[in-house]
Amino acid sequence: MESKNSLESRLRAAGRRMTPQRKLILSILDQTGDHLDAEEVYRRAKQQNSNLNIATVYRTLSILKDMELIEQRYFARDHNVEYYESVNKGEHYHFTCLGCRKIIEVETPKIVQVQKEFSALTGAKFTHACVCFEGYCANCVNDEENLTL
Amino acid sequence: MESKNSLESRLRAAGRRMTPQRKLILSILDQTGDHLDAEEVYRRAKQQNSNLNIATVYRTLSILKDMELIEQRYFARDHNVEYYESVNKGEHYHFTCLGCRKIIEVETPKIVQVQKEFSALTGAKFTHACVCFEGYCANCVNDEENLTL
DNA sequence: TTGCTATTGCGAATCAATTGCAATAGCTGT
DNA sequence: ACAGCTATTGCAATTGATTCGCAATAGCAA
Repeated sequence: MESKNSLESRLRAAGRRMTPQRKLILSILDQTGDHLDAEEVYRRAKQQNSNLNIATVYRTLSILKDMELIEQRYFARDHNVEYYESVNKGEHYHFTCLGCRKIIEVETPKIVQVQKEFSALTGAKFTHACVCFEGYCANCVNDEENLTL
Repeated sequence: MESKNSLESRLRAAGRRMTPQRKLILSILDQTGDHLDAEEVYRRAKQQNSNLNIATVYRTLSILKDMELIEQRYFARDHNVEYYESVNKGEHYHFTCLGCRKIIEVETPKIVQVQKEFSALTGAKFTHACVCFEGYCANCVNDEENLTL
């Protein structure tokens, strides 16, 4: 967890300024364990600063992503919305339940192994992997089987 | 490779009709080894039938996806465009080079292993995995290192 | 050939995300 | 504390991929 001061100085080092809007958005991202999209961040932030504009949220998320403080994620197959989560979690991937929309985190070294093997084989260098799994969680499997009968 | 007749009958079985537009779009998807998005399918098809509309391309791609004749894919980190490829290839994943935009296919059993392990552990059932890798291919690694210096 | 209805072309609508711009407000140096 | 530079904001308009409504058209089964 970053202290506010070090975060502020990181912003400054990047020639940026600490504004109330950014403080607010940062605090929301810091407090939540969820994966939020821009709309949801906006909705929560707006309750505390009714003047906030959604463009500011998008711009702030983009900056935080550039600074590698948050990670952009996609969930579900037809992923057309970007979600964000704090980076200070270990390497992990996501499973989205199509029944209850719950997101379960998947931890495995195998994805990184794939990258290493492929690099060794081809000489390529990885910068990013987007992995999203989809299906039905244990609770929803039965419901889904009933549906498809 | 499906024969045209069996494809036509599969369409009919689904209560659909074979139209010149669909024939055209199917032939383009059949001939190419590339991964095409709707715009590119449209561009290529339009050369042969200048009356074709892009909405028809989107609708046809959607039908083919529902019939599981083609697979929807995303490439690159900020994937906001859907690409399609024929399904009659083995299980594989994609690496996109950020330098030359080349797409390299990655074959590995490890992704499926991750799914199996997670299923065994949690009881979840997978329906789909979206995996896209990104980085620099062997040819572009050096250029990229020069850029970031 | 007829009739039913799936399909098409067209334009308008969506929806998440981005951008241009003038007004505002951090921050640095004095 | 102040002044000045410029990063940032709010707002409205725009983008870009994709979808949708609808009237006209055209497959296809009888």
